[in-house]
Amino acid sequence: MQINYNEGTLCVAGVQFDPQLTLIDSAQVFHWKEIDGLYIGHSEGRAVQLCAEADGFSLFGVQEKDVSFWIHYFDLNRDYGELIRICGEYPVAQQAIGRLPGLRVLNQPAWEALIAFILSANNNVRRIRMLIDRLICSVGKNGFFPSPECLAKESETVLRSIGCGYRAPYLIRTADAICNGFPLERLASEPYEKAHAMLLTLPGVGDKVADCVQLFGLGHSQAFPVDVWVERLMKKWFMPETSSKKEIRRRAYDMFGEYAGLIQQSLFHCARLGLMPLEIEKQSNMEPRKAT
DNA sequence: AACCAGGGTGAGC
DNA sequence: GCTCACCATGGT
Repeated sequence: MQINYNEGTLCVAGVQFDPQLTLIDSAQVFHWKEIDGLYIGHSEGRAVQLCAEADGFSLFGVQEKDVSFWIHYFDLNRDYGELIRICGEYPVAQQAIGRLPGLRVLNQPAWEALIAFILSANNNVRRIRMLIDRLICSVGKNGFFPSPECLAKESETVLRSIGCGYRAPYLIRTADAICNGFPLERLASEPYEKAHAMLLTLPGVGDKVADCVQLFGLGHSQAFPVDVWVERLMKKWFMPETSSKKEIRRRAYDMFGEYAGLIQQSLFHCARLGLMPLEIEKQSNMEPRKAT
C-alpha cells in the first residue's frame, strides 16, 4: 500500500476500499453523505471529501497535521488480507470475508460512536442516520457532532422533539457522565473486559452498545457486538444450540479470537445484504459448521 | 394494523 | 445469575 500526501490531498493506493459499504451503508458510522460520487464526512471537527479510485481512494481537505489521524480513521495500518487466513478453521467466516473485499472497520472517536450507538437501541439504520443528522444539525455546532458539554446542557424536550424518543435522557445523562470525568478515551488502553464493565455503567449502554463503542471507537478488535442479525447468523451457522445473545457474545472470542469484531463486520453485512441465507436456503455453497 | 429495527432498563424470580 | 414487559418512532 502506498500513502501519499500533497497539498491537502491524501492519496491511498494499493488497498481495496468500498465507500458505499464502509461509509454510507456501513451501520458503523451514520453521518457520511454521497453526492455525485463524492463522499462527504467529518470527524472531531475535521471535514473531508473522499473519492474512490480504481486502486484505493483520494481524500481531499486534509491538513498536514491530520494525516495520521485519517490513516488511523480508515484503519490503513491493518492488513485485512490476514483475516481470511485467521478464519481458516471456519469456512463460513472465510467466505463472508471473501465476499466483501473493501469492507473496513473505521476507528472513530469514541464519543461519536458512543452517542450514535446509544441512539441505535431498538432502532433501524435509516432512522439512526436521520437522528444523527438532526442531532448534528440542531444541537451540534458548524455541522459537527455536539460536544459532551453541549449535549449535557441540552433539554430532554428538544431531543424528544427531533425523534430521539426514550433515548433522549440516556444521551443527556451519558454526556453528563463524560463531563464529570468518565475516562472514555482512556478506556482504549484498558483491557477489553475492564473497559466493557466501565461502559456498562453509562445510561443507555448495555452489552451490545458497549461492544460497538469498543470496536468502532476504542480499537478493541475482539469486541463482538451481537444484534438481531448476528444472533440469527451465529445460531444458524456456528452455534445452533445457544439461546441467548449473552452466550453468543461470550463464546465468540473463544471462536474467533483477537480479531472477532472485524470478522463480525463481514458476517453482519453478509447477513444483512442477504448474501448469507438465514432461514430458507436457496443456492448457496456455504456449509453449516458441524458441532464439535 | 401488527411487526420490525445494530437494545437497555427495572422488576420479579 | 435469568426472563420479561415496556419503552418512541418511522417504515412496511
